[in-house]
Amino acid sequence: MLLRDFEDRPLCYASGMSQVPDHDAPSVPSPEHVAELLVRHGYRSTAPRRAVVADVLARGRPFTAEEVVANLRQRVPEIGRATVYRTLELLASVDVLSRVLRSDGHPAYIAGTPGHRHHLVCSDCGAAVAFSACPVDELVRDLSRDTRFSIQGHLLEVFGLCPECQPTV
Amino acid sequence: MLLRDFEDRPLCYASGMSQVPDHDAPSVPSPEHVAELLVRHGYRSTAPRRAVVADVLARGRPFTAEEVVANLRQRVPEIGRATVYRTLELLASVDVLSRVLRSDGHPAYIAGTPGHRHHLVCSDCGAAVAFSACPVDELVRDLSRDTRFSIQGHLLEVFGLCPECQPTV
DNA sequence: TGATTATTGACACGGTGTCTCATCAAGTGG
DNA sequence: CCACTTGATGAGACACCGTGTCAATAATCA
Repeated sequence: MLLRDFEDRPLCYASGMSQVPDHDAPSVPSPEHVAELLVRHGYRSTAPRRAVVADVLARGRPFTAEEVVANLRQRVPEIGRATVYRTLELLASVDVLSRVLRSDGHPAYIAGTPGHRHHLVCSDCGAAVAFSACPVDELVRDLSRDTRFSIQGHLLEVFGLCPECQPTV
Repeated sequence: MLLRDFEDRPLCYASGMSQVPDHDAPSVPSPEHVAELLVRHGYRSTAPRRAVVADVLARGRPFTAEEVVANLRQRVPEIGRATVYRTLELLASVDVLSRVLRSDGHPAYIAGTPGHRHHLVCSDCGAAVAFSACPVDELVRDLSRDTRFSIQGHLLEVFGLCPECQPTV
């Protein structure tokens, strides 16, 4: 696959921030919008890709590539595993998905959080809340000054238990 | 293996912070100190473990378990892969190592940064600088209040190019 | 020294992601 | 509308990673 304008970038790029947590309702784009987005980036809109997009946009919490494969195989048995992996990577490259890490360290994707976002993920049920307040910028300035590193990006995930999963006292 | 006082904790726990970046020189303990530490925790001091400890303490940058296996096999061919993995996990549990993530998302270990630390890792050569300034605490308070999540921990890594790896202008 | 038991090493296993390659089909221009 | 070009697909093999099992071994202690 050719991934245009996308090469080995770190998991997250610091590209802007807002000062207050905003816990946005995930702004999930429509399947048609995603299809058009792909075409605009020079990719083709194919049946397998549309199937992956449809599956993925319906999800409100982090999911793994294998989960998508398993779920998709039930309706589209002939779809290839590699295709799903490639499409997910593709969707991440155009900001329809973002990569997150579960608290067990396993990589996953989540839909509908374009831009610079981090996630608060429930380590029990997997429910996720996106937030764009990123407290790292000032730290990055200090580090950059003190270490002479040229900072490229950062990775921040917060883990906890959502209200539903907390043990009732 | 029995891992005492260590069960499935997230990659990083927020357990304290200092306000200023301190870029500590890594305080690498001696092999003897680590051996004693293990005994104090109720583990046995064995030849394979000492070999892993010796190998690991000599490293100044993040390394993967497989790297340790490969390197160790040259001098101690009979050492088992599982033993290395178990020993690394063990050393992380007693805070001799900490887990970090490379910018490609691959998990690794780094020696000599006990306590609550994060790392600035060069995405080219892998050189790492530890820092204990953790700007996440305030964010965690806000998130906790606004989302009613009970926050358990967080993961923060910063990536960049170290001075040696930056393209000379 | 002998008993106890943690630890080891070999191996197999499952999961994950990548790669290859022949085939297919989306988009293009004629 | 058709043929062509080339990106995309799917099947399968493959490598890698981390874990689990289990009999054999060795560290500790009485």
